[in-house]
Amino acid sequence: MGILERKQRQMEETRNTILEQSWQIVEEEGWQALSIRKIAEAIEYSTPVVYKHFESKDAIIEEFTKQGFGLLAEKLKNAKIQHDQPDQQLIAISHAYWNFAFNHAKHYQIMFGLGIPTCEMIHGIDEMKKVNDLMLSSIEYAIESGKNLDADSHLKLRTFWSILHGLVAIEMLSARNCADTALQTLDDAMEGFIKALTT
Amino acid sequence: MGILERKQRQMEETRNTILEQSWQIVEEEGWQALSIRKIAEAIEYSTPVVYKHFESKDAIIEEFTKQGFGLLAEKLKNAKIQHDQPDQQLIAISHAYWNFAFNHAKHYQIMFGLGIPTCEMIHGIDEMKKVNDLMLSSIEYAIESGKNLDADSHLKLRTFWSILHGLVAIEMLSARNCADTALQTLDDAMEGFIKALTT
DNA sequence: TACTTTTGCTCACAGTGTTATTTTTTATTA
DNA sequence: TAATAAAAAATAACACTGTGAGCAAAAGTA
Repeated sequence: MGILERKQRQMEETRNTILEQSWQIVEEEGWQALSIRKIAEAIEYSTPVVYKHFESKDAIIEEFTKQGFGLLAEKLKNAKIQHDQPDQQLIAISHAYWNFAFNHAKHYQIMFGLGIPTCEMIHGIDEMKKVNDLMLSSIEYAIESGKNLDADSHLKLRTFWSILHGLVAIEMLSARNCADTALQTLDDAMEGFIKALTT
Repeated sequence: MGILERKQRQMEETRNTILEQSWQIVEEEGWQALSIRKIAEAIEYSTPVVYKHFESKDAIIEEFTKQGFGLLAEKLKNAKIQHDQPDQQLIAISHAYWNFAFNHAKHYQIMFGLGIPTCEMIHGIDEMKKVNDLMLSSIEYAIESGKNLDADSHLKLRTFWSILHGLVAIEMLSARNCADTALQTLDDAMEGFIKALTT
């Protein structure tokens, strides 16, 4: 009675095909272009068949999210175990993280729900420049007043903005409204930033 | 011949109504729920009328993006001018930024294309914990090896992750593939972080 | 071969952004 | 004021989307 096993196998096979074809669509046309109908066409089945394997479109995307985090964990681990010293480990991890984000940009995008909507338009918005200038002048002022006069203000601006956005994004995504620890994190990060900025 | 002026005025009026009603929909039901048809119903006109005022749905969203950055600039400025010292300015700016992000979460979300797709599901993914643990152990190791033994490793973990994600997100959104400065920013931020972690 | 189960398909519903066509309203001229 | 030209708005349609109900065909079982 290998008949059940065969069915199981076929089931898993089409499941994998769905995932593979979905990924191909995403890689070629982006997340917006991923649709059940397109998947169905790619696997050469009708649309309801897709629902036999995945409860919804979101379930498919969730699968990729898991894949992404799994892959990230792997990359970080590989980077980490090549160093003994903790600071070197952290730097290696940060580089591995960075590389993952851009080598697997499509994965990273769903993992953190990023850049789907208005990716091009953010560039070239006048109002953004105001924010930039505002931050920049304070940073330049801080550099002048400190002991690290060689610091690159534009570099520091990017760092400043990144830290802020990173905190906000992570906090919003984790969605556990624990305002206390969040603000603590903010001040902690700021302390480190300002210290590095002025000494 | 005030007839043209009146038309101009009416044009602007409905344009504002579109923006107002759109915003109400977004506030009440989120960005996903914003549709041209819903807007049309809200302003009590047919759908093509909306296209007389905005070229596309994206154009409407872009309007809110501009609004958002304008408002952010205002808030940051107000925070800044209340302090003379640069480090205090930066902290005030960071707090103002933080408050803006959460007091105007809907604005912030489109400004940085955040959280639209899979906001709830990110919580509770097993693979994510692996990444967490990996980073955490290195951070704990660094704290042990350093001089700042009282550092909160979980707090530092959040900071670490936030810095990384912030850098990536900002880099991806700005989309100017200037890999050199980006990596510089990364190392700069890491240097500051590690310094604060161990001293 | 006859029956049952499973599998996959067609069709439909309720949406979406966007646009061509037609109708209605408004303004201008005779 | 009535006829005509122009502008405005509505209807309807196109090409999509996710999702689900109901039916036909194939596969397995007796």
